[in-house]
Amino acid sequence: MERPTLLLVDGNNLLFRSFFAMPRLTRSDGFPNGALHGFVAALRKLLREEAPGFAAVAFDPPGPTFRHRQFPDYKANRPKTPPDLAVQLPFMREVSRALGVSVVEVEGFEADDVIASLASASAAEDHQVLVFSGDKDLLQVVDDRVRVIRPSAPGQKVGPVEVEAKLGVPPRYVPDYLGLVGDSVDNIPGVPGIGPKTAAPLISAWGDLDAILAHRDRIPQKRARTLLAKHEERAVLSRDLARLRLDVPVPEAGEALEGLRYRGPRAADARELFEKLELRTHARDFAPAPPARIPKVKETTAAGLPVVLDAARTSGALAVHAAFGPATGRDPAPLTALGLAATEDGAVLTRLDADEDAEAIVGALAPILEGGVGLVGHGLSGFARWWIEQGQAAPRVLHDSQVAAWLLNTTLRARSFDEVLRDATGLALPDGQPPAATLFGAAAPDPRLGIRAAWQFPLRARLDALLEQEGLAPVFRDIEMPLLPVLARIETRGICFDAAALGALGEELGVRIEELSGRIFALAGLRFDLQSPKQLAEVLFEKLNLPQLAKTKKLKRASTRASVLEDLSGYHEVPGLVIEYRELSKMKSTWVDPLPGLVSKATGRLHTRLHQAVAATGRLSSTDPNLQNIPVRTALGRQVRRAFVAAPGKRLISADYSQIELRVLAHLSGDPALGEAFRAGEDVHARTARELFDGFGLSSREARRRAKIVNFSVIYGKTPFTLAKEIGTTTAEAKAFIEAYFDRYSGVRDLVEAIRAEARQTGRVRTLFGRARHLPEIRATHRARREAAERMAVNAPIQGAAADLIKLAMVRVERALEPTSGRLLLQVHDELLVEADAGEATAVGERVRREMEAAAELSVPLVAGVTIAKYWDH
DNA sequence: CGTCGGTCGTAC
DNA sequence: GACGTACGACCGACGT
Repeated sequence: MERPTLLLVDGNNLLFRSFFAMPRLTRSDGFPNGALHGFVAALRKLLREEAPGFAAVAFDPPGPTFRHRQFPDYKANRPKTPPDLAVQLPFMREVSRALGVSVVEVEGFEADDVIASLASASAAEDHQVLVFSGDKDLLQVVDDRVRVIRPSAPGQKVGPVEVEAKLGVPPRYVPDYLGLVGDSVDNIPGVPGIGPKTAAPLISAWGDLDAILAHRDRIPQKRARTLLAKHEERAVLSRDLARLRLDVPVPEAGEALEGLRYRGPRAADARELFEKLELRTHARDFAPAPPARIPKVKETTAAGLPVVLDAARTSGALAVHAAFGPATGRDPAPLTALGLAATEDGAVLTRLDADEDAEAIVGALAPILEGGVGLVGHGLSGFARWWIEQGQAAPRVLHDSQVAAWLLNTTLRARSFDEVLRDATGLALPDGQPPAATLFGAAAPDPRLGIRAAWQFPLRARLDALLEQEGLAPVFRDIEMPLLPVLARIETRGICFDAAALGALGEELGVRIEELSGRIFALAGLRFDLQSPKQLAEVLFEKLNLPQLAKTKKLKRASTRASVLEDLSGYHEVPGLVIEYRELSKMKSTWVDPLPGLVSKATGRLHTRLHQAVAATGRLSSTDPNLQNIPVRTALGRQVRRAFVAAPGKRLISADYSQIELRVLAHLSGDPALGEAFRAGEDVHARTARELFDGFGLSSREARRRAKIVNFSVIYGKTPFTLAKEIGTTTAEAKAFIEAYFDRYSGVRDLVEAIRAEARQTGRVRTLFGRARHLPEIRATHRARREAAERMAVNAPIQGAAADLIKLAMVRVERALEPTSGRLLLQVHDELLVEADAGEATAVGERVRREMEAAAELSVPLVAGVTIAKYWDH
């Protein structure tokens, strides 16, 4: 296999050169842009001609470098940067990134040192290296793998032979050579009076500077002998200045230099940036590529669909963009228009005004979707749900670009098609408002629906390539795409909800809330808005003079959160009553009052929406209503939960993974003690309690409670400070617990360290299944931010792997239950809720358990517990 | 009147 | 400064 080329560009050197080489060009507002123009031209030419697989531009850091510290006079009399150039400097980085080239800059080291270090590090990957720089000292890194291109002679690549021809010494003696001869450009003094003609023969004869100095008495040239004696110190200093560091850590490079992989320019960014800078010729070159040809969009009725559908049958893929009317909150939004395409060249658009239109479209589409044609689209769950609501089988999904884009960067939540398209391909849709309704009827459908459908194809190609490059293709193909129709079915099925049972509870809560607020006002001596933390704080801390135990995070006001109120309950009766008031009003306003209104008139059930492209770790999320945070902890909370019921004649089956995150932790860490606990079927919290608290004189119940908290602390990266607060001890003791934990489970300590190191090196972490999370702040200088990123780094592979596992389980369960009466209704992170005929519930429960436990084979068993009831209760 | 940030609380 | 991932009710400041 051909060795990939690594291109390393000395950014400052190139920009300076460009500044002096170019005429003075300016933007229309007078802002000078000539240096940037030259910089972009040179960089693009290099990228085009050398077609590197990896590339980086190195920049000098703004502050002093180790040379300034070692040699106080270093670059002391360098002339000031001309102002016209200085204003262009800040754009170098943006411009490089837009061209798809990584930017590297390391505090305390010059670009030269960074380049030398990267060139040296690349030996392990066996890259061909091209260094673009006019600096002489970089010639020292040349070898049979590393060559230098000088901007003054771009056609010629300087290898070892050329270095020797030019300087008369081989590359490894370049520092010694410069130590003698000096380099005015770089402010290296050298030995005055010794030039190339003297230096080269000396080096050829004796070797490096140390050897020359050691033998200086035997040097035949008298003049050189006296000069060396006189300026020995200066020669050594100059040599040291010229010697480049090879050990500069470059975190951006990542493992195996993967961070420097060159994937071509970011066309959309480049166009936008170059237009802003008025580098017009460059901006033009990044105009959208040929597929920007606007596809023909033909409006048609269902009768006109076969042309597109025949093409889709041939290609196996149908792109769909759906438009929905206004949602009512409780019933699904009506489908109003559909854009369909089988290629990027054209699309059809059809509108739906009446139920007959829907029927006709279903009639036309059903044969091909049942025939195995897969869907391509953006946010396909909307269409998939509509399709299933029409009584059809769940469609096959090939590619959802919203999910793909999220996988590529999970910190950007579900984004619109237009945004993703622009980002990934540089294409932009024509402007336009969707046509408004007229006197003569409903609005004509927006023709861009068709354009979007057609452009799904180039977008899909681009995103597939990116997913492949980023190692995300397996997660996308094997987990997310098979899951999508499962989620659409869950949303469509809904869950039976006993609104009547909550009606009475709502009234009772209303009465008790009134009572509580009355008592609180009487005790406080005034009426105020109990829902306002601000007013409550005034009452508690000014009127009643209770101690302020904690402040709020942002506004630094006295906090009134429950844990604070609990601590205050010994001082006064009010805080305890407020806690109770809060619990009751939370239940009433969040669940008891709103949920009944969300029951669908059409189905009599509650239909949540499950979002696949939101949570940064890969979890699902739920809205409208959120069914993933229905109360369970308190007795009152469980009353709310009991309103979720099985349909008549059916049962609800709840299947929970047991300790899934700790099992993932055991697997990832390979820790023997933790693994053994799970393999032996032990109670892992009890085990940790024994390991940590034996001899502390705690009751076993209390020891287990604390051990459980410690176990979870690890997953969340908890600090001694917060752990101490939660278990009610000193920070020092909490720290001791964490240390004891890491001593007992040393594999976990190693894992945590390894994850942090991976995050620092590559800027991202991955789950077992390859799902990635980027952590741009992992190298932040702001300590709190960096530490937050570190906690996310440790948590994401664990929480994310658990998400992967249950997603896999969902796909399996959906398939395994098909021949039974069992139907998947909901996922709550480690729990699946299933409904089945009462008579079959036990068997279905077993099937669900089997599929969940078989989702993957880890080094510890996956265990799921099953409960069956008429209510959603455990 | 809507938007948005802040606080609080629910789940896993 | 200090516990990871979500969603959402509510207040209150701000802008239209």
